[in-house]
Amino acid sequence: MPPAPPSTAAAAAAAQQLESLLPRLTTLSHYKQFHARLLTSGHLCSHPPLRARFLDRLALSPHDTALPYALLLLRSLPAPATNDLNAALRGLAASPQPARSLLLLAGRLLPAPAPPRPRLDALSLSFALKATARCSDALATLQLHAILVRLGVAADVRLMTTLLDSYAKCGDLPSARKVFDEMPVRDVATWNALLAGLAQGTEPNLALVLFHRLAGSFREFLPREEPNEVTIVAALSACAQLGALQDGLGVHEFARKIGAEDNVRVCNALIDMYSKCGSLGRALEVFHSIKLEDRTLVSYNATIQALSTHGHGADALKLFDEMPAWIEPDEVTYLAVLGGCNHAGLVDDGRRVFDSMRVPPNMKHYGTIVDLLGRAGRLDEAHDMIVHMPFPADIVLWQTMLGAAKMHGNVELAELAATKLAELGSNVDGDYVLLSNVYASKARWADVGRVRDTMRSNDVRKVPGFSYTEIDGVMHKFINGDKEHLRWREIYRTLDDIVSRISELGYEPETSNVLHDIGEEEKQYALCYHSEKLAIAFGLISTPPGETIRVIKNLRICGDCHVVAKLISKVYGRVIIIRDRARFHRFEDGQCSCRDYW
DNA sequence: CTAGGGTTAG
Repeated sequence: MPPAPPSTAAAAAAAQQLESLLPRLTTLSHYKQFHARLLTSGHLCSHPPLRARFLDRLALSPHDTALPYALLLLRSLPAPATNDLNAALRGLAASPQPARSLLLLAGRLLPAPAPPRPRLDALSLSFALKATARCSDALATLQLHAILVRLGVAADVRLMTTLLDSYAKCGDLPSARKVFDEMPVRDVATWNALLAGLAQGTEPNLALVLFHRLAGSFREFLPREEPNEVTIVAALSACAQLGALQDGLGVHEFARKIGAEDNVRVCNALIDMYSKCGSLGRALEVFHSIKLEDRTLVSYNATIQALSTHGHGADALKLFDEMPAWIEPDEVTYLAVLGGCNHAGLVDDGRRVFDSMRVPPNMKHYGTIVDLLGRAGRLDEAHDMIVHMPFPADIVLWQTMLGAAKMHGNVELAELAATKLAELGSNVDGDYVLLSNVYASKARWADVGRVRDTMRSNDVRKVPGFSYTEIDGVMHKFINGDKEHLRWREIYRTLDDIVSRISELGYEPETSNVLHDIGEEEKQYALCYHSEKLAIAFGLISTPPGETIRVIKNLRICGDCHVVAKLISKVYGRVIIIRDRARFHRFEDGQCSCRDYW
């Protein structure tokens, strides 16, 4: 039996003293010593709040064995309190296996018959909702929603905001929206959760509408609903995704207005927004405006990424090397640097960075290095990478390998990649087109026909290509060959004009990127009205001469459009900036910033 | 007093 505390006053003092030690526990040994003192002093049973705070810290501490230790302790308690359970729920929700906190919530990790399970409160559900958000489990979120209503805690603003956030992170935006609409009381965090959910989900445009409502009349909102720096970051994220520079500039202005422009996280979001809107210069300006000691890992990552996607690989490497010693590069840093080397054709630098990585490479790192080696023609080295990876290659990696094999006309590797892709269940048109083109380049027409037959029988998924461009703050969207735009006749006439003028410089349509199952003329038609060409043509007729044309495309730019954009930049004296799926291309005077290597 | 919303990624 542990000795009972001598008197209540003395016990309270002792508890106070222990309490003050809590924030200073770091090593696992500290936690064990603290546990021992809780036991010998009797506080483990006599002072539940102290015990729960100890469990909370233990369950969140970064040591591998800390969380199992906390769970063991929880299970050994004769009468666990709600807060003991909550500490463990919180730790599990933040762990690499968040779903385990749902098991605990359901009582599955507690001893079976006795002791009595503690009752749940709003906090228990809050942690569980964090877990369902992290594993994108919309159904579990719904179940927790039901439990929360039954518990009678549905009026809790914080909990409902967490619920809203969880629905949004699980991709269920309608439910998130419904929670928002039904909340009688909201505050700025509620708005921010919805805004961020829309911005990072499928509705960045709606996010901006919401932001403008908040920002436009923000003095009329209740003080607790006034937009803050988190609102700004979420709105910037929407602008970045859309490539909406005018909106982004407006949000930046609003940040100045509410005095949030010096906030590091706002600056980080600004760097990303300016970069993705095609303004590397403004992105770098923001980065340099952050005081050296205020810069975070994300500041560096976002800026290195900006330099990389804009094709400035050497500068990305330089910034990487200049990172202060107290900031450790993480997997995102390496991905950005490797991407920079890839886009700039710095093969040996990329290989060197990859080999010197201080974190274990993941699938995306392998994807980048395979792309880098593959483009450079070092196909066997790229294939070796895949073979010696510590995990099996995924679809994107084999698509990368297939692209490299096509580029260098390697039939064996192309067939291998295509086989793997079929095994992994990929069924997109691009894969077939690449394989077919490898065969076509070797005049293996029977194989070309076989690929085409497979396509027919497999009901191939075609990813529609689209592009858009912002004119006076309004987005104009184009799909391949569409005539939806009000001014489509002018646009097509302009394209005819373009083709005839650049033909004088020797332009011929490069049709090898179109599948060989249609006639030559049709191929030319399919190419001629690619969405990025429509967007550029519209840019030409709706902006004054000499103004930069900015286009955003959802897929990678095709070889023919790349040639055409270069020629337009020369003939029409325009700078054209195209953001494609992977990077930026800046066309000026007949040249592209990617130096035709992408 | 222990709870909610945020930026970087092939």
